[in-house]
Amino acid sequence: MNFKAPRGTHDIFGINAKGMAELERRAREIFKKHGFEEVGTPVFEDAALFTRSIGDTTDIVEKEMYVFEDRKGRKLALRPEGTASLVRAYIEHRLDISEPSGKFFYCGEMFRYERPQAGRYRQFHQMGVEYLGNPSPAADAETIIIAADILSAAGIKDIKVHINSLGCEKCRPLFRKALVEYFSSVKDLCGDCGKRLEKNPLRLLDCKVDAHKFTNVPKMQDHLCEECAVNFDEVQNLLKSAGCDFIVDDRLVRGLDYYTRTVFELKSDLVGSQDTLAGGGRYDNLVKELGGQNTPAVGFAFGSERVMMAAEKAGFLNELKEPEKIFVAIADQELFDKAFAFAVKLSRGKKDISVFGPVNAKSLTSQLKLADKTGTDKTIVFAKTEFDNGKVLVKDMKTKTQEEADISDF
RNA sequence: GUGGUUGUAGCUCAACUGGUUAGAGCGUCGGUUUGUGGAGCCGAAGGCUGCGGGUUCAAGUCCCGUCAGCCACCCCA
Repeated sequence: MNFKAPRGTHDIFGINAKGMAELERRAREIFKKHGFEEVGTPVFEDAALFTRSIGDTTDIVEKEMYVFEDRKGRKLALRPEGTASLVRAYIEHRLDISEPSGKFFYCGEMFRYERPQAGRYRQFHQMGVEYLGNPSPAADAETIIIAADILSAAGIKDIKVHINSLGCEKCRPLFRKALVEYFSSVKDLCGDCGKRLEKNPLRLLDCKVDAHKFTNVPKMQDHLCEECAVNFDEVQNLLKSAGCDFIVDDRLVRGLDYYTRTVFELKSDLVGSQDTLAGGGRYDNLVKELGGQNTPAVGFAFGSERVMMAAEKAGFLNELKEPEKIFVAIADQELFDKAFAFAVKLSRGKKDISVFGPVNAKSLTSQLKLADKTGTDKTIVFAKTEFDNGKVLVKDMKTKTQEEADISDF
């Protein structure tokens, strides 16, 4: 008991591992139904990739990244999110040419040095999509709908979809200026807000300490330029027409600098304070910022552990289907080889089956006990008398009934 | 990074105001006669009480530190 998993990490096994696998399976299915292709990227990247994309004054970059130097002095970072890597790969391999759909998804572990708490870990998993090259509000709407569908597929009801528009490079600075002017006039801002005022005034909208002091706060909606306003309306219309409920939340901002226009979060009250299960938005300038063509894009990611927390409360783990479990037992030790060959053949054959055994055990009793404890559906017993006639005993563990069957039938 | 709270067996928890060899349930293992499982009965193993220091005749219990879990802030998925 000397070693423990490092702070904020955890081992996953048993029912939880099955649940995660099933969640990933369902998410992949939905991604593919919308025409997204899977892309795998490295767990670590040039650290500068993240500082440039996420923003060098964001919390993620300033204090949450695992940065290290390798033996040749390269400055690397464990990825804190997936978008930057995917965009890098997109540019590096000219995926705009070889994968013209521009639809990609990824799945993997992310790392952030934070104080662990419910729904927040130092190593966690995200799955997400990036839809590159499509400036249409339809891409925004489709992305949001996919996110909602996945949470729904995990059995989570009552998801609240919050959306907002952060405007573009033309109108956002004006809004920002209006905010700074407004907040500068508010007295006794809390310490955090003082910092936010300089770094990211948008964040003040979200302050829980000072919120009551803010009245008639400037709204982004009132500062959107014509194009952004039309765009945001269209996103809403498309969501409505697709039957996706949402809330326009003018206090919704995001912690990564690359977002433009539409941003969104999907929240659930089934979990604790870390209630954002999925989040994303449009990032029309990022590809160019990282050295690619001018490419509009939109994407989102969900945190697998968070989604699992909510899904578990919704009964997701209770509905998992297991393959039929077969246990191969021997009543006579001399039949071990025959039983072994039989078990191998069984597992190579019929699909959706889980074969266990044979096992070197003293008694048939102990084998049956083991079969029982491992949740076996059927135990196939190799016994000399029957085996000599080409038969085995098939025992249904649930009904406690047993019958003979020809070995050749399997 | 800040605050609160908790660390005793694989799990869930006991141990009065500090006081003998730290207990129970569940689980595990073995047995209950050798070719038939979930119950019952009998028995066994399993703990440097997170770690380190201090106070005391005596520390699981009090104090300090540290590490870790949980919860919240912050931030985000």
